[in-house]
Amino acid sequence: MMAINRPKGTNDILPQDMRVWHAIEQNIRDICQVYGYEEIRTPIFEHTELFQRGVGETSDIVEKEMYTFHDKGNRSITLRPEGTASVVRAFVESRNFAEAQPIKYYYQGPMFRYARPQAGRFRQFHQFGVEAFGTQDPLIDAEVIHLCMRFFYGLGLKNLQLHINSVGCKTCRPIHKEALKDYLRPSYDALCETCQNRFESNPLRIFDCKNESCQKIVKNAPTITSCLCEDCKNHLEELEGILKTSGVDYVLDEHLVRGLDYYTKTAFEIMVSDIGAQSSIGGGGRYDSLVEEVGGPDMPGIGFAIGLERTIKALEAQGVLAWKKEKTKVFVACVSSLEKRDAYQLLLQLRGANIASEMDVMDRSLKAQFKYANKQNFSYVITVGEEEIAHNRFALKNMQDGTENQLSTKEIIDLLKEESTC
RNA sequence: GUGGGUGUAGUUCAAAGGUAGAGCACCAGAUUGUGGUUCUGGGUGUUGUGGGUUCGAGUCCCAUCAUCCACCCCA
Repeated sequence: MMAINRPKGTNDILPQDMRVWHAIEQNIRDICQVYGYEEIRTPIFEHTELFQRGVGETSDIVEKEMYTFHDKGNRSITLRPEGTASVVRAFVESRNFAEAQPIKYYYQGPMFRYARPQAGRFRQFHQFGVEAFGTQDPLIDAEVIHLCMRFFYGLGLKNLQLHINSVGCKTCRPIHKEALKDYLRPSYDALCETCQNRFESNPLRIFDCKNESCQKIVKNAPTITSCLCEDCKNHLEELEGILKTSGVDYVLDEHLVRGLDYYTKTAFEIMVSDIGAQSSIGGGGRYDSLVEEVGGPDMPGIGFAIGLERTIKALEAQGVLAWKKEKTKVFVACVSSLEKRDAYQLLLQLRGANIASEMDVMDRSLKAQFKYANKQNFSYVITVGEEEIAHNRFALKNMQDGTENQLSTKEIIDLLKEESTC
């Protein structure tokens, strides 16, 4: 029979990898609780229109990276390529915008984008993100950035680079767009093909282009930062002030432009080296008109998304594996198959007392059982033999220091219970 | 969507046209009922798949699939 393997760009998270994921998920819950963000879970597929409207028609995600299909009712459905649009939709649909503000959510789960996989890029990947609705106060921008950095530092990551910029708002963005186009127009022919297409639809993205000739042209172009309206300028300055007084290292990156169309004012991105060419590990920004575009009230919002696979890759590259410690577990070995039933009764009692325990099911020799227990990192081995059964006292061996004692079932349970709870 | 690299044992990798191998892992044993070290034994394989060249192909050629890396873009 031909073996079937996983679809391109997907990953199995195997039992041996699960520790890291659990640690990360726990870290997410802990931090979000401290910062007052509540979890929200939305479907992993939505009406295609949500992303077209929310993420934006001119973004690469919508243009060429969506997993879109028609269901049996002939509805156009898309596997979510990112989290914000869905969260905003749920926020609006549930009418939660009528609750006391600000309203702060976090989410975590798989996202889907159709692109060629490479180091740090997959077709199914996981993001952790937060969204805060209801206020334009730069303090909340700072809070979101703090939370984001705290997540990374909480895991033990180092060498992160935080880039910050403002991409303006409805008032100043069109002014900058015209100024930029005026500046670029004489050099239009020297732009690369994609940038020529961007010229009309989304000239801001030309700043992102890695093409040498485009970079040369754009080098002295008017940046959005230099064209900000009074409101946006103050907002950015205030945010910078808060970050400085709270000791957050950042770089003001006037060329930082985010790929999603909904961003306004604050945009930020976190980079880390050593995870391949895809050095962005998280990013986010403000989206003050997205809620309204999705059909809700005129309400500002800000959030970020972090790539969990990239986070794990960075953790591996930096050798951070602080959660290696295993919990106490016990192996019940029997001298011969004659004691199997008695051993199983003992196992039941241990498990009844919530002590993690297992026994041999491979009919292995006693020696082989010890070898196995050692290999699998069991902290204790209890030996069940003729003698033990007769006296109702079992040999409990500590696999760390090699000591062994004859104890009653009750003594064993009391001892192990204490150990497994600390 | 574009370009490049790589496919041999569970895994990491050898075999430069002539009988598919090694380390690690795994399994068993080294006289009484006890692990880690050591020693001995065991190869666990459709050389990704399908064609072609050749007396002979893991090796050369073509196709195909998978995977990795980079571009694009992003997390």
